[in-house]
Amino acid sequence: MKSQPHEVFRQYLEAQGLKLTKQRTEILDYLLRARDHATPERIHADLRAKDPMLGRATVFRTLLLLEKAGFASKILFSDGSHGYEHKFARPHHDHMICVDCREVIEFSNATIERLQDQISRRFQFTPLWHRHEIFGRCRKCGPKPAQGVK
Amino acid sequence: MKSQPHEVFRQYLEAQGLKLTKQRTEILDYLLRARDHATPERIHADLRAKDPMLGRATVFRTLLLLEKAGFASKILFSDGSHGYEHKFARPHHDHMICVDCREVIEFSNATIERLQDQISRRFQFTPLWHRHEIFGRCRKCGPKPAQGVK
DNA sequence: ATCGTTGCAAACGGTTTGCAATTCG
DNA sequence: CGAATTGCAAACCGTTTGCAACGAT
Repeated sequence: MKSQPHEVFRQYLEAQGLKLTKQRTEILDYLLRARDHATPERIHADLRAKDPMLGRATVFRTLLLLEKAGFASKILFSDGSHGYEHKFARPHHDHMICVDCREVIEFSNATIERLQDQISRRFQFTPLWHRHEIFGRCRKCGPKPAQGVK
Repeated sequence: MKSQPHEVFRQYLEAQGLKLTKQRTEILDYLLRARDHATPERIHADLRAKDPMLGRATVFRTLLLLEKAGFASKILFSDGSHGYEHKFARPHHDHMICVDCREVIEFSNATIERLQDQISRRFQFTPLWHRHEIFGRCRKCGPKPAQGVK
């Protein structure tokens, strides 16, 4: 019952007449493991540790491929930079993002999902996907701006 | 009981020892009127029609100022580009965005707002603001991808 | 008059592209 | 083998910065 991202990706590539390369596998793996800030630059830097020959362009080209294939999507971080996150995750997971330490807490709520569908229907809007992010401060950073630090 | 963006902005600038200039007013006005794709480039191009001397740098600097002041925030569009939206709007307004024609429908739902607070509390998370966007197809564009047109 | 602000053009930094060498199937 | 892919470096933007002229208080 587990979905197998690699297998799905391989099938997609085959169907498109594209090739499964070491680099594409490395980058997909990176996104699957990444829990945060997966910017093109960080992906490139981190993967170079194991594969020094990996080129920047390949990272960008692969991310674009994954995005077009629907396996990843671009996300905007609260600091204004952006990166990618894979879309093999379960149902819909939304984010609570700490503006101090940037911790990302995932949440999902069936009632909210249902209300979204109701609202969409009311406007005769056909929902395809959504993004729901709550920005604030996590337990550790407290309700008030960090003191002393920064 | 109406908030007056211009007045609030003026007071903010005064408090910071900054000046209210023609350019800053123009750019704030633009954001207040803009209903969509307010990218730096588009803002610059559109405002140049009335003020040919307006420089790119001024647009970027003012957007940064508005963002830091908390009057605007950067948003990521579904095509990957990004722009700004002002934050003077009433309570919270969220968006339904048509992936075909890019129409933006605003919605707000008290129950969803309340659930967000509940979820946040459960994680001892202090919410400051949120972004909730539903992507799909509007009434006009129908549930299926546009045919013929593109 | 004084300092912040502006427009310009050059500098930057992230992203894309052309191309010869390489690799997957 | 042949088509797709890669790495590199150059080309491309969108964004930032230094600076002299300008403008708001």
